Amino acid sequence: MKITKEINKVIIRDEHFDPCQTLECGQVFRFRKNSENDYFIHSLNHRCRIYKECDCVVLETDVPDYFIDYFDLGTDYKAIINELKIYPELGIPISYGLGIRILKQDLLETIISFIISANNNIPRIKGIIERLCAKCGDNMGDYYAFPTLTQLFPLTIEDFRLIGCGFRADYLYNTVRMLISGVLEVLPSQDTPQALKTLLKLKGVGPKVADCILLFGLGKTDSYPVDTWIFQANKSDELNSPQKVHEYYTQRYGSLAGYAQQYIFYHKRELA
DNA sequence: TTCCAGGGATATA
DNA sequence: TATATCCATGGA
Repeated sequence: MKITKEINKVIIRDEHFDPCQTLECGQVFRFRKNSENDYFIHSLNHRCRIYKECDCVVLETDVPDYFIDYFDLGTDYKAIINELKIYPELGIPISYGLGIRILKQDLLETIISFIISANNNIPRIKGIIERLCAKCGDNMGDYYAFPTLTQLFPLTIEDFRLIGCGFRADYLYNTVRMLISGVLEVLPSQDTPQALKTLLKLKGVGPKVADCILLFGLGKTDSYPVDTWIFQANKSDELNSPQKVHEYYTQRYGSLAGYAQQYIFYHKRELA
């Protein structure tokens, strides 16, 4: 990986960084496509344009260091792929998603976003999150920041309902109240099993949403979110439930489970 | 155990 | 074009 920093601009040369693949593998919702491999991304109160130019990726942003971390540019994906290649079932998925990276997203934003994602589709999830930002996030000029916990706290169940959260309104209202009591501070210091236990106590957070938060919000790459796509890809006569798929593949892939999940998810959706 | 709660997308008739 | 199903969680 070669990184060149200029003022308000970062240029990255790495075969394992493709904007489209990274954004379209189900891990993030606050992005908008301008054209092929050219996107705007919002994270917290930060913004970035990302696009491909020749064989480089260009980030245009006021906060280069934030997005260098956000895009996980310190991690060697070539080494990860070399390790995962010993699993024959990953050969094709990896070849489809060579440019995927796992984003390091803000914990609160990840928790709220993935509660909203439950039993939902991506266009609608994006709309709800946008309306939530507009409702109580800071006005940044031409976009709204993701709300802080303090900004979320005054919202009523009805407020969440009015922006289209549906039955998740109650979950969000309750979770905001549970988060106020210090959960956000304790989670990063917990190991994966502990953090999972903590997350499952939150309203609207079941096994799948918890795994997403572990992976995308806490960087726990030993978690393996099993959604409908992963289940379809992994199920067999023996592995006939999401629970069994989860147990088997977390064992199988260990600390690289999260990366494997992203390659499988992206490949499965590409075929669909 | 099964049903239901938003609603947008996708699959099927 | 109309209708059915899907999505992942928690409560009835």
